[in-house]
Amino acid sequence: MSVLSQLNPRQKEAVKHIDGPLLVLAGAGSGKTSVITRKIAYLIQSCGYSARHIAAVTFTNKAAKEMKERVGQLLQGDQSRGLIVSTFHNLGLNIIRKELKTAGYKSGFSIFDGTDSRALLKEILHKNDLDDDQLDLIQQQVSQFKNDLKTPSDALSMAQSEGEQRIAIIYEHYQKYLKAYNAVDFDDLILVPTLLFRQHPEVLEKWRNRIRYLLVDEYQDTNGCQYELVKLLVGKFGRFTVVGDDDQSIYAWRGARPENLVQLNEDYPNLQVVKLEQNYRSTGLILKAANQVIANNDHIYEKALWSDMGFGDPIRVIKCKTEEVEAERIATEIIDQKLKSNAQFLDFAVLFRGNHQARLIEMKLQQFQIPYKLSGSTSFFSRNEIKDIMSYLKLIMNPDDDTAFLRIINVPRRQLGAQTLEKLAGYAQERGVNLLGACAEMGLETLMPPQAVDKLRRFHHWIEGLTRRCAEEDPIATIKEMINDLDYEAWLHQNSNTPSQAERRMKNVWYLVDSIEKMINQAEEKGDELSFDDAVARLVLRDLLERQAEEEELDQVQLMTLHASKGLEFPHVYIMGLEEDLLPHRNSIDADTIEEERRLMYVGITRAKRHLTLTLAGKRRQYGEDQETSPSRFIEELPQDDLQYEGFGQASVEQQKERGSAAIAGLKNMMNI
DNA sequence: TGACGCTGAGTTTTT
DNA sequence: CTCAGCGTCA
Repeated sequence: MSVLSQLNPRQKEAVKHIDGPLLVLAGAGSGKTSVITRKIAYLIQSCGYSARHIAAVTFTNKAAKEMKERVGQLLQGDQSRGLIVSTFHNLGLNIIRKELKTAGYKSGFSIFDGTDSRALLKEILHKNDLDDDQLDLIQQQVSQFKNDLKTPSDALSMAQSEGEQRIAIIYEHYQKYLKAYNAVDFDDLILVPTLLFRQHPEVLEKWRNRIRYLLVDEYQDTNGCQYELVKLLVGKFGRFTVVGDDDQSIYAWRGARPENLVQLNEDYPNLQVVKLEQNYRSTGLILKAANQVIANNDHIYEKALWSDMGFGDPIRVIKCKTEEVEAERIATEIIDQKLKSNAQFLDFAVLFRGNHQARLIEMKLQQFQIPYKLSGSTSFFSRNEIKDIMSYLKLIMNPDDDTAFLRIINVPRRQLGAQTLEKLAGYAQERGVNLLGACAEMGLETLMPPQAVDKLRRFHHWIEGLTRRCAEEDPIATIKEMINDLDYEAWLHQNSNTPSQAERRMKNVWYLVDSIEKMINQAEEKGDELSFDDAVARLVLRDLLERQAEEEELDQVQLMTLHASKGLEFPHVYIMGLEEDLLPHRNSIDADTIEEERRLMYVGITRAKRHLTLTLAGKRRQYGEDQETSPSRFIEELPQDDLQYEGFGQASVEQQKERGSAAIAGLKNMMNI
């Protein structure tokens, strides 16, 4: 059976266009993953491409994983050998790995996550006697510089004001420290390969020869640097397919540039554009609602989603007295719906704008004993125990990582005081060595008491031993032994509020170790080789296998932010808090970024397959006092004829019965417009 | 080093 | 209101 057989004409067109650059505008639920995966299969089976010359790039590990699975179903055995399906960051990481010397890094380099970067920036600010009250802004700026391919000297020469100059200088320091620590941050994973390709044509040539066809998913989410990397890789022939949807661009606030969709037209005049407009997910009314809301935004490429799945049930808009009633209503609705539609809990999703909104609904779900899963809560990696162990791993692989050194030198307690460490740091700087290395130097005796020197030496010796054993013997066994040696469990018990908390945290630690072990074993089974530091790097990139898979199996109501819902679908969707200042959010109204809020609404609506319910509260407790709310403007933008209003005042019963044009007038009346 | 109290913020966060 | 983060004090 051909890989083309189950595709609609537009999808086929997208798959078969292989000679030049292709942009696929894929509306929500239009089968874009099918197009990408089938195109990969098509390139291999019908166009003579070898799998190892194809790369598909996504933004999330989850998407990459799904894509790998689906490609695997289309190809037999070794047909997919060498195929690259990875996130942008993982691809960047691999490029840096392979071009380590040219890129100017030493092996075992560390990857700083957002928290690490933040901490480093903070330290730099403090060292320069600057306030850290604008830390977030500065971090954002630095990230922006990198996304725009600006080096510190670029930033410095472009600075228009003293403030900008100051940020540029901080950026310069920041880069210097990263380099000294033999570390890269998340942005560098894209930036470093991009600059490398620019500066070393021979390296670029090598990679162009390796990746001869490139596919990019969620293209509207690329930033400037990512686009540049794509452009460099595909060269002037433009053998690529990018898939995106400007209406689902909800990460502009984080540097994503949906304009990149337009830019393609200019950069590749022979760009072919294919629109996927048939939606296979939602009923007609849901789709109509989505279309009508998003029609209020400006569009470069017009697009009209349609569905042949029938009209379906009307969309309900329920106004509740308070946020508490709203949460309770959703909980009871779910129980009700579940019985009526014979659905499972996992068929329901409750979506909201801000994480804090989860609290109330969580409470109510607990009250009604409804199982739920809250996604996006405190990340596994922000847990202290994980950061501790990760720091040990980082230091073992990268002696230059002073940040890791400082994090763990006293965890657990090694009786090394602030004074000793300060002296050590001063000495290290003087001698131009890293902190770990400084521990072994002879000059220490003149600076500090012999007990302190002894402790530092022992630590150094111990880490060195671990490094050696990780390289020469079994790294997993070494790490397990290390954790026991540390008596980390005792430390956790000492530093936890309850024994059960300590146990939970220890379980996290073992989970981390197991993940690394599994990752290595899994790679081995597939015949790949995954070194220990590869595995650790992938952990930093949040490529944690199995974890989600296990949890998704459970029959739980899905609770998440609208942002987190992108790419998912559910038979029954509740979007709560449809109020001005919440959705759209106050800050977005002020910042005049309503269009992005509208896209967020659009994403939310298009998650629903069959039932969509929008709720709002008449009163909401904000900063300690009850505030009257007004319904979101997005409600007015919906097709009023298809809505079933409830709770909008005394006329609501009539309204429900005689839906139609009167509803608009009725609603507006009620809202005093 | 830990506990306590003050202050200020309070969207979204794929990697 | 509620919680994190910080500084102070014992």
